[in-house]
Amino acid sequence: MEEHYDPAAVERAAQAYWERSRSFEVREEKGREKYYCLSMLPYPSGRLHMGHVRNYTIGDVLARFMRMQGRNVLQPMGWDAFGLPAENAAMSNGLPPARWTRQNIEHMRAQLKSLGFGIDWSREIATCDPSYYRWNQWLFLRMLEKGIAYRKTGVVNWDPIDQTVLANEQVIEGRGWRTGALVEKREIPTYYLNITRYAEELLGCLERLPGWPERVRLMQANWIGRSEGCEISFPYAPDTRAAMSAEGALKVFTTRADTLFGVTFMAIAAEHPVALAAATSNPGLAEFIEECRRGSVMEADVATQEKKGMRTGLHVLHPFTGKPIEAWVANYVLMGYGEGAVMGVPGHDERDFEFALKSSLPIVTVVRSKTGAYEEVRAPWIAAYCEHGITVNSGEFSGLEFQAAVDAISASLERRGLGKKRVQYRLRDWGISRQRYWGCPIPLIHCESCGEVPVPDEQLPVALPEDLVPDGSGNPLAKSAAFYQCTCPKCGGPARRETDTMDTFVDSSWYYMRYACPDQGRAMVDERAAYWLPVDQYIGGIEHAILHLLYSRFWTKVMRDLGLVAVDEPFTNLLTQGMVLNHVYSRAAADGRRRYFNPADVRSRRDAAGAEVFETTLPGGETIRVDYQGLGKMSKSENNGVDPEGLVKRFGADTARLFTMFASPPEQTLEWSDEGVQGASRFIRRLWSSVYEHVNRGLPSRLETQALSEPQRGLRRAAHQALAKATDDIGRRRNFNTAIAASMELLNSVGRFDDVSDQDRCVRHEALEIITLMLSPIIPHVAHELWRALGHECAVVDESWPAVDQSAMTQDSVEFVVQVNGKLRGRVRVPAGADEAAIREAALSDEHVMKFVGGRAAVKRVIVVPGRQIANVVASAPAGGQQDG
RNA sequence: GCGAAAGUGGCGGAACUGGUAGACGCGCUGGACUUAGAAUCCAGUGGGGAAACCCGUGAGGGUUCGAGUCCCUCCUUUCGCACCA
Repeated sequence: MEEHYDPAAVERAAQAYWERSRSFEVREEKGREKYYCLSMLPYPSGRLHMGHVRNYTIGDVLARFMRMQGRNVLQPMGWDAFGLPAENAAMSNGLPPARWTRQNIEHMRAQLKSLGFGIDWSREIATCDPSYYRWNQWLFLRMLEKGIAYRKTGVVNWDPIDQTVLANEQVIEGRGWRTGALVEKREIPTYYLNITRYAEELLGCLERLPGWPERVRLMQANWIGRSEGCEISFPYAPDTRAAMSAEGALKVFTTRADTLFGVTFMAIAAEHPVALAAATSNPGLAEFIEECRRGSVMEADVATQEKKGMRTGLHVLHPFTGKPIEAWVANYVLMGYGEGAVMGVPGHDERDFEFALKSSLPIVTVVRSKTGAYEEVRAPWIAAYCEHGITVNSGEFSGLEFQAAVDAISASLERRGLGKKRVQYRLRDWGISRQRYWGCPIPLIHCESCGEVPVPDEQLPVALPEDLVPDGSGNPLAKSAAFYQCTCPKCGGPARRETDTMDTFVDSSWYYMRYACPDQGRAMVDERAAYWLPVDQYIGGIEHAILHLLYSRFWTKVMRDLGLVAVDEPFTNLLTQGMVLNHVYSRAAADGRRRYFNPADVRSRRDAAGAEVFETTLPGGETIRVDYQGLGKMSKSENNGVDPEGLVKRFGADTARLFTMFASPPEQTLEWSDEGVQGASRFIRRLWSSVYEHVNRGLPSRLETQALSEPQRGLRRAAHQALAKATDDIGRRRNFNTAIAASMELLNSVGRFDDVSDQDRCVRHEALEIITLMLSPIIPHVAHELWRALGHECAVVDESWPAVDQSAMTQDSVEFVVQVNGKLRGRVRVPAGADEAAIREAALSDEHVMKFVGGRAAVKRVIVVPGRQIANVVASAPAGGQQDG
């Protein structure tokens, strides 16, 4: 081996070896335990960022570790290649999204290869390839047949100047990002997937996913939001009947049927038919409804906006008392959720309470507090008002506990046909239509005479033309006659092709199945998927905790019900990695806009007063002060990204991998640190020279474990303890940082160890081998070379994970920590296996301990915890032995 | 607003099951080598104190022989909220 570590040469050699030996190309092997290790596929934005490096390093470490444990490991990679950024890029550079995307894929694939990930590239897929997305279309048609896919209207952000639909991200403070126009809500026809049909199963199966982080399961459960309640009809009063020109009732859903007698108003959505009917003869109301239609469709915006309402003048009748109740239009009631109407019970609901105070509506107390927190509801609001209690002022239903009241009221309503118990979900159906070009075409044809006609299977895929360039004013497909002009498959007459494309979450809902059989041209998946599924370990960002993961689970269940796959759940274990952060430096320009400076270009120094100041040098040579803004997610907008390519060039892929694994545990955020990167690089060089100096003196003979000296046994013990820790840290805890720390500690022990005899060198040799194997999943290129240098024919990538020698870890005596009343006061050494009485005796014989106890008479009890090697002496005298000693 | 998480030295983090707080790394200080050092090696490094010791895990309470870890209240930060991926 070379005396000095040259990352470029080492990485070239190792990568060439893996390529030549096809080390990572795997096949289904019946009888061999498989391990499917999957990282979320990247969007081909052009360049890898540190978030990718972190994600794929975690996956690669696990994949290589499991391979060393003897598993048949699949680690594939592909491209989430449809989406908005390609269209945005097209608008600024005029390049068709297809060309831009494929160029990006080329570059990013090379970047991934340079990092040495053990990926089976023969299975690579790109979601923009017709051979992939034809199966999106095929499954969509199956869903249409089963009624899982259907059409209704949906609300979108509309830019009135560009005449185009905007994504939420394109709405900035209520205005279109390009035009600055106030965004409006608009209803358009949309295709939905009936995910709510699976709500119960999606919720129930969460309990059977113990390999998922608890918080992700909680977030999904809350997102699905199952609630048991009651659907109640409030019949139209004569005025509403007249306005609607029909009989009818206003339907609401409530979990608090026990408060039905406290209803003093009804709140309905601006788009509700009753609201629209009232507005025809009420210009003020029409204007208010128009106001509600403005603004964004984002839930966070709706929830934080000021609660406003206006009376309709129309009434409905209370189902029991028959008293008229006025309907109000309220901006916090959404048409898309539930029935688009809620009953207003200001006495026992905080939002209704606020609304009633503002609009001077009456507040009625219909629940008596069980804790006596209140007698009568009056301002200000206290939390106890919405607690369950005993019904009062509720006619025949007074004096009942919560559940009894709900049961009695809903039973009575049901008898009279005015309501029933029902389960409601917060989860809404998945709208998949996008009025965009760069996505998977929805395979439908609209015919004047036949209506909506599915594209026949044999005409799939509906290919997306790849030469169009969007200009920001709507979907180019809708302007491309070559695309939309077609003949109706049913009647053969002229027809128009659907020009909406699918949400890109469709693409990513099943790509992991396709990796099993990417070359299958006749079916979506084949029997190879049965071998590889489910994914054993999935790794990706926490930001996907709800949507992508829920959609994938749904898609899997649909495919299962169609008999395409056998699994209920796609991902057995989930690891959600944290974000990569870096410092943010900026300077406010004269116009108030902030300009951001990359941390690599910022220097720190002390000013005359000793305070730390930050400076950067402009291209013109001028040095200016910049403001430190703390840590932020690496992003283009804050100009605080670190380019992985430069990092690999300067330090090598192994340093990049080691640093990202060492700086923090995978689930937490990772703070970038140039000094930390240098520390990682330094450690690799130290390891390199340790091995170099060792093998340079020739390889030692065989280790004889039976006749070792005390120092030899000490190093062996350290080596096997470190190995045991790393095995557990990587295999069970997924804490790579502590596994690396254990390796560093072991290398420190190796450095302190003097070798004079051949057996000394054998012990050192074993320790170096253990470090090399332990670190090989993390720094595979360096390990490849060191393993060869340590005298092995077999490449380290094909070696097994070493076994811990339990006998190496035994000790003759153990140290116990002795506390007095919980404070550390001494340490005693006892023979290994000493019983509790002996440990107690040793503890009480310690002079320093006794000083704090204040004599044996003061000892009340002694608690010995053998597994923790700690003993606590509980003494009656106060700790702090001065007065006794 | 709703939902979810996280707060430990100068910094990243460790302490896994309620049992020695600060492993490992960075930075800093001192020393060695060197013409030189942003290279390498050695030693020290939570705060206070001469020491004995005392104090320390966002704040305040509680449970326990013992709390960074469990419970309650509060503060701060981050993530998600359905058309970014």
